[in-house]
Amino acid sequence: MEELIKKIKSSIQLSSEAEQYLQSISLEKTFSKGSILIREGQNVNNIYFVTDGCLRSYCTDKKGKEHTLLFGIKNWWISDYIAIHNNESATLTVECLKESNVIQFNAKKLNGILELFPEYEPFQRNLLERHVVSLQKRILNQLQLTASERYDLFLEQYPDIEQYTRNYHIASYLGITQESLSRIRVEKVK
Amino acid sequence: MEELIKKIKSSIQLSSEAEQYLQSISLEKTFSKGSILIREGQNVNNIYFVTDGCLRSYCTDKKGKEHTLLFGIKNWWISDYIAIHNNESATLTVECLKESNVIQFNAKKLNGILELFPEYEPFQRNLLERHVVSLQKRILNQLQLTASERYDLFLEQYPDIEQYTRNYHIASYLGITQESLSRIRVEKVK
DNA sequence: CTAACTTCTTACCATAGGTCAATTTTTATC
DNA sequence: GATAAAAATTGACCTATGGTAAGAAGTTAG
Repeated sequence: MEELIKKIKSSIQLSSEAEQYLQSISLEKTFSKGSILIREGQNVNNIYFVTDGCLRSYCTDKKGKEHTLLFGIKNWWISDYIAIHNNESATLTVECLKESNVIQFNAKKLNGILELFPEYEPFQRNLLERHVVSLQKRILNQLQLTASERYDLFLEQYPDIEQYTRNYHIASYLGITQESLSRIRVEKVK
Repeated sequence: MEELIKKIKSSIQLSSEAEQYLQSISLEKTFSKGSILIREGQNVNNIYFVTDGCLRSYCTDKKGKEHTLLFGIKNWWISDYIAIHNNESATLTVECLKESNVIQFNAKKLNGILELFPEYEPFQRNLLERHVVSLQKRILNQLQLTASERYDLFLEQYPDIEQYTRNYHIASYLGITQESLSRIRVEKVK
């Protein structure tokens, strides 16, 4: 939690009252590999800040195939944003890929900080804006790059992630099958 | 502009001073079909609220192929968000597909409203959050749906857009060629 | 260490969608 | 309204990626 506070303070002025409030609505937790933090169909109350480890959020289609929306690694936030914003039950599952430390925040209370401590707003906004930018870039990449190029880019963006993920986690993020990813890997080695 | 103000007031309390400020940083404009509002490589200072018409933002890859990021129709905002957030020059082009009325805002000054009139913040945040949700959904759709299914969904989301767009605009949004879209259309008729 | 299970690789064939080029249709211009 | 220009369609062929299945390699639990 200290690290997160430090991170926040490096971009905005945070009063000790606001810091206090953040402490009061958060909870440090450790999840073991395979734990499900958010389950499809259930209510979503929390959002998680990853201090260590690796998680992913994914949806499951009618055929049971999984599609990864996001990998949550150190210093990322992860939750089912769609559910929270629309006040619906989860359409995503958030799963722990290796033992991870997270800070759990009640999503509503975290939003509440903006009324209580408006000073926090620029931090929150910057986070959202960065998220928009990364999603837009991902869409553009999906539109213009081949599977192999998207894989290269993925490795740049998540250099150390392969040790925590299964092949099919990455494939389902790139929008290809694990078999295709396996073939792409073979090609790279040559 | 009145319509936009009304829209804002329907979701938040807006003081007349804040309203005044919005007026002062905005400019109603009409663009004719084919106009370029933002050009790749140039500085991006403005963001546009569409009151009528149809625009699109797209990028161009090394082969000269265009990829549509967004269609801007009535009540949407359009700009090169990536450039604004990263303070870079435009990687996108924003083009007018039919004669359109927009309200042009200076992007920096529009952000400035948050410090001057914090009451505006929930409106801004809601906009950003909705944007995140729609981008996330688009990514998930791209991962799990066929081109034909994506086209169906597109028609649901933009029911009247086909009268303003060229076939290849839509194809480049869906991530397929115009020839493929043409074939998909033929299949639908059957 | 071994057995059981999971994941990865490989070979084969199938298919969605891409490419190119010719033709038709639509749209814009004078 | 005639002409030119742009866009859409179509057909033949091609390519990237998918599906299936079997075996190899890793991983996990006793």
